[in-house]
Amino acid sequence: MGTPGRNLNNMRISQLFGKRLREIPAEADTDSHRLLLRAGMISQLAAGVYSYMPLALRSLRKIENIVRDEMNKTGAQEVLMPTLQPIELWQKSGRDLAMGQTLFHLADRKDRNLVLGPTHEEVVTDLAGRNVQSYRDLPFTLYQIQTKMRDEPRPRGGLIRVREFTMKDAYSFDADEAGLDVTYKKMVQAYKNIYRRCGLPAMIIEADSGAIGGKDSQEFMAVTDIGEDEIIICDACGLGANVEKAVSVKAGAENGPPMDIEEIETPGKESIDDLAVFLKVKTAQTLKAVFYTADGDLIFTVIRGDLEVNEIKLKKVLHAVDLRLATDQEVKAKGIVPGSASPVGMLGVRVIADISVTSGTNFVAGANKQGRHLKNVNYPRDFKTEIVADISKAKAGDACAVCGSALRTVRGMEIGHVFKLGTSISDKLGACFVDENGASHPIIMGCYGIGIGRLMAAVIELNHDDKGIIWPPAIAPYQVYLCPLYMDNAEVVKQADGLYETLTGMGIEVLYDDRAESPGVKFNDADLLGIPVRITVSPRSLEKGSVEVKLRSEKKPELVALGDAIGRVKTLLG
RNA sequence: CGGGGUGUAGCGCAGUUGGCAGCGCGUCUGGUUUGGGACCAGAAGGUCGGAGGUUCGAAUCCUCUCACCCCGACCA
Repeated sequence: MGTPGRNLNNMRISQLFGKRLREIPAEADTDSHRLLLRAGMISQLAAGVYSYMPLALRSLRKIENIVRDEMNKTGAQEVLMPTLQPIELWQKSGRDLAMGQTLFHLADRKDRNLVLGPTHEEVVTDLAGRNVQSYRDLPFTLYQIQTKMRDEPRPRGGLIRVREFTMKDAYSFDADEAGLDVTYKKMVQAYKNIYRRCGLPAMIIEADSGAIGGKDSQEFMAVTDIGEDEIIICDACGLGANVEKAVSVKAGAENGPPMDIEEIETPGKESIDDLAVFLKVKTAQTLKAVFYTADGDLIFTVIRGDLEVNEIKLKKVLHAVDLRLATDQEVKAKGIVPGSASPVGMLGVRVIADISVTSGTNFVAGANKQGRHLKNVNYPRDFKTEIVADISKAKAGDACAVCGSALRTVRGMEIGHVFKLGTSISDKLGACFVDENGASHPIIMGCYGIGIGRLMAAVIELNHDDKGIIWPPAIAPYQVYLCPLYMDNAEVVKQADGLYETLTGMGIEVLYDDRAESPGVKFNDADLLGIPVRITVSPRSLEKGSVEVKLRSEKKPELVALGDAIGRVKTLLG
């Protein structure tokens, strides 16, 4: 006899690689992380770098196959592109700078500089460019399911933010905007199908497209308190947007006739709160200065005292690659008095004002003199700006820009992102096609990503109880947890073995708890692993010619005659 | 990169004033058990993250360093 082979549809727990943990691993503090570790599904090698053990891999493969199926249905074609990419490609697109330290760099033996792909817009655009000449070659969509490498500043939450991860990324290539719109809609529908099939409620929101650029951009979010993103929601009109992008109407400032500007003493009042209390005005009646350094330039932003600068919006308005808060030294070097800075009379500095300065009058602002402020400052009478734009953060309680109802916020985890990329990359990489008239144009692109591992973590985050995971059947590692009690009872073993054979023969995936453990241990492991259906075979139920069948999501088992057990399981699994 | 924290057995942790390296869980052996993480007896398991220093003597004190976790920055 050689080594016993294995049916891919079944597994005996005694053979399964990966120990379940009774105690909660100390390093985990999100539910999905704790459960993935306790279930013996993942194992950490370094910060944000994990091995996926057999149970996890089975779920991941199922998710991948759902994704693959939905992609194929849209007509997209699967490819596989390299992880190892020449840096020149990134220099051409300009995104080596935009990605910054997130790019993993390495050199080969000939000292050529390479990066490990954090995403594949560059490679796929190069690939498309080599294979497209005419509008007749368009449109098409390519996708892959592949490993991405990103040197994240802070990996966290188990599989929620990691440095090496599997992503499905798709890229569409169209000849015109109308074509892109059609493709984009198909992708959005495919994404909805994917989340539904994975048993994960996903919310679609408006998003910023980030370093990648482009026009329309939407994110698919799983709503959970541990999410890294803040989502602004309008219950009245159904609008949802990432706070990075969200627009809102901020009431609160007075709107009386402009009065004469007046300089006043405000000794030691350097913060907006102190100033407002001292002058007995609302913070919404003050203007504050926030200083940034954008690609080396000092930027003076003016915004109502009660609002916060949205740095994503500011970055976009400025077309900046690198934006950070300015240091005190940088501010003082321009002759500005921190704590009493004023846009009034400000020269030689780029002044960017939030739109909020235009919707109120008679603000309190700095005098640019130590210990002094100005009353009744009005725009544009008293100060000039380079740009007036919406650069403030939306927050709960603001009015919806569409319907005026009050907005609220929830936290969400990004589980998918689609956007209309346009021609920003195809232009730079020279991926062009010739139209009917013989004119050359850059190909119009869209891109569409789903993190597979993060999706699995999100499913667990939203589908568990205090005992363990509750897998949606479509992505559960196995469908049935076969749980005989008292393995020293010959009849129990005989019936359980029989069920194991039969279920396996029918193509139902069975995890067989063949250990001589006590009932408590087995039930707890069954709950922890979260397999949808548990069949308990015991002397007690066999006496009645029955076994117990229980859904993981239900509290109570039902007694089912032995002969009906298989049928009942099939029904429960739909 | 800034702030906070943790590194001691596979996991969770204790270790006082510097004086024999500990506990619980798990593991192994034998026995008794068995419907929600059983019990008894016995056993194995440690470069105390690493390097250097102080000291008769360091898990403990000092210096440096590494790793991991959390908050922030950042995040296609």
